[in-house]
Amino acid sequence: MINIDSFISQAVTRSVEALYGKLDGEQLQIQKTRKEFEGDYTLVVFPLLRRSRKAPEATATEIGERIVADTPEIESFNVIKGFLNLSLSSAFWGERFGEIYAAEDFGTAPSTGRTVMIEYSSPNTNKPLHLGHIRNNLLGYSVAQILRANGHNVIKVNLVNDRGIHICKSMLAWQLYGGGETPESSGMKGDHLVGKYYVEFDKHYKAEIKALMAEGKSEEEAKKTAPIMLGAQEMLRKWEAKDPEVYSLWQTMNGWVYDGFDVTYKALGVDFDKVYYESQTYLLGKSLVQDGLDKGIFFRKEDNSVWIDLTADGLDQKLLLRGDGTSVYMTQDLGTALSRFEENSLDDMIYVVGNEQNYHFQVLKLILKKLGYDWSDNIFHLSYGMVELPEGKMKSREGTVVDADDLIADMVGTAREMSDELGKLDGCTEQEANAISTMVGLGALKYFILKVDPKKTMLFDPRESIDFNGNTGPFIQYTHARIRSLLRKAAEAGIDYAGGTAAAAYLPEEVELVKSLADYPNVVAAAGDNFAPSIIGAYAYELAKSFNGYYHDHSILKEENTAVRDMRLRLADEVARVIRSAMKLLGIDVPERM
RNA sequence: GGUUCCGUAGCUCAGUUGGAUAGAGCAACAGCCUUCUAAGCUGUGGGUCGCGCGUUCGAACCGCGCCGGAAUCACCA
Repeated sequence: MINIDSFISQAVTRSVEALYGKLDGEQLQIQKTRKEFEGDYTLVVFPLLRRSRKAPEATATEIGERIVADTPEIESFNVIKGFLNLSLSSAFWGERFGEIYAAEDFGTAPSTGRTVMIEYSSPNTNKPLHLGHIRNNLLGYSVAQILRANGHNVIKVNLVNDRGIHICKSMLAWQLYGGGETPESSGMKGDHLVGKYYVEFDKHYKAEIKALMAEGKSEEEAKKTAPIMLGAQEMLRKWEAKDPEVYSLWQTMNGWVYDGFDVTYKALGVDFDKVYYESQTYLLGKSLVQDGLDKGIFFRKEDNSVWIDLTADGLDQKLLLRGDGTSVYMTQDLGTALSRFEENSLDDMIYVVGNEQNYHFQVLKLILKKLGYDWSDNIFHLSYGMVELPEGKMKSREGTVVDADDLIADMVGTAREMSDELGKLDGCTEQEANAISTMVGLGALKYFILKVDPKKTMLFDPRESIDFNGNTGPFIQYTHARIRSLLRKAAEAGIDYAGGTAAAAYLPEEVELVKSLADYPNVVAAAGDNFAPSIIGAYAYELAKSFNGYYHDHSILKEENTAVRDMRLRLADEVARVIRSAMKLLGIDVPERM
C-alpha cells in the first residue's frame, strides 16, 4: 500500500533537486491543498527562493513544470502567489481506493512492541460517579482504543481509592443512622446508598459544629472536636489496626459500591484489564524514601519527617514521609509507579487525571527523575479540564452535581422520546427500540464530551448535548445507518457492488471521498501521538458530513452505467466502515438503522 | 506571590513541526420531502483570533510584556 504523503514528498524532492541541486537536510514544505483551491497537495516555495533566485510565481511554475514532466501520477499544477498546487490523476486515486477497499485492517497500525499502561477512572468509594468521572472514563477508554489501534500493547487499569477518612464517614453514618439498610432492602444502587450516608455524615457534622459554636467554641475548635468527626477518625485507626468488625463493615460497604460502579461502567461501555486498590498499595514507596535519603536527594527535619526541596526547580518543598513514619499520597504514587514499570516492563505510563493535579504530577515526574529513573520522561499526565454547567461549577454542597447514572438514563430517555416522535422506531420490536435509544442517547453524550479538547474546561449544556443536528454523535450514527440502508436496498435489488472497477473513480465526487478515506490512518496516528480523541471525532464528523452531501446527490435508482454504480456502492460501503471504526475508537456504538 | 493551563463569530467548539480569503455546528433568515431514512440537504448574514511589542517574505500559531479567567502551591487523596 502506497503512502501518499511520502510518495508526493519523494516526487517533489526528486524534481526540486534536479533543478536546484541536493537539498542537504532541508525539509520541503508540502501540505494538503486547502479546499477552496484546485489541487491535492501544495508546495510552499518561499523557502526555495534563495536557491532559484527568481520571483515566487516563476519559481513555482518552474518546479511545477518539472514535476509534471518527471512524475506521471501528477497530471497538472497551478500557481497562486508562492503556492504550487499539484493535482494527482484520478487513476492514481482510483488505485488508492482499490488498496483501501482491499485492506482488512485499514486504519490500524502494525504492532510497535511498546507496552503502555493507562490509568483512568480512579473513583473514591464513598459516593457515586458524576459528570466529571464521565469525562475521565470516556477519555481514558478512547485513548486506550486509539493507542491500541496504533499498534501498542495497552493495559487499562483503575486505581480505586477504597481507604481513608471519606469511606469511614459513610460507614459511621450508616452505623449510626442506617438502621441496617442494604441495597437489597432499600432497592438503591449500592454506590448511591453509600453516597447517601456520606451526605448524612456531613449533615450531622454540620449540626454538631453549629451546636458546639453555640456553646461558645470557635469554629476551628468545633470542627476538630465534633463527636461524629472524632468517631470517624477513631474508625480509621481501627481500620488501620485491622479491627475485625470495622474491617468487615468496610468490605461490605465497598462491595456495595463496586456493584454500583460496575453497572455504571457497563452502561458507559468502559472496562479495565486490572484494578488496583489503594488499601493494597498505600504502603508502597517507603523504600524509595530511604533510597532518596541515602542519595542525599531528600532530607529529614527535626520532627523526623522527610522532605524534598524543589525550590531550585521553581516549585516548593514537598513532604514525603510524616514525622510518625506514615506515608502520604506522593509517596505511594512514587512506589506505585516504580512497581508498575518494573512488573510490566512498561514503556509508557499514562495517567488520566483532572487538571487540579497538574502540580502533583509535575512533582512526581521530577522526583523520579532525580532518583535516577529515566522512565520518568515516559510518564504522561493526560490532564483534563473541569466540566461546568450553564449555571456554573458543580458543587456537591449545593446539590448541583450531575449524577452519572441519572444523566445516562436521561440521555437514553430523551433519545427514546425523540425517536418515537419522529417515527424512527416504527416497526421495531421493543428490544430493538431500546437498543437503538441506548446507542443514540449514549452516542450523543460520548461525542459531546469527546469532541472537546481534553485540557479545556468545557461547558455541559444538557439541552445541547442531546441535540441530534449538526456536529453530534447521532448525526454520524444517522449517516452510517443511511449508508447501511442504501447497501441493503442495493442488495435487495440484486445489485452486486463488489465487482466495480477503479476506473469509475474518474467521477469527481468519488475522488473527493477517496481523498478523505486516504487521510484515515494519519488521523489515527496523529490522535495517538497527542492524545486528542477530539481529532477522531472531528474526522468522523467531516466524513459523515461529506457523505451526507454526496448521498443526497445520488440515487441507486438513477440510470447509470454499471461500473459507476458499483463504484459508488463500494464507496458507500467503505465510508460506512471508516465511520464505524472511528466511532469504535471513541467507544461510540453505531446502529444499523435509526 | 510561584507553577501550570485557558482566552477564536451572539452561544458551543475546530484550527500549532508558522503559510493562501481564519472554519463548523447552534441560534437568525431564505429555499428543498409523490424517488433510496428531512435526526437530512442548499444558500445568506455574522470576526480588532483578549491587548501591545518583537522575530519572519509571511503570525490565531513562535518570543517578551500586559489584561481577563481557571486550577494548584496541605503532615488530604
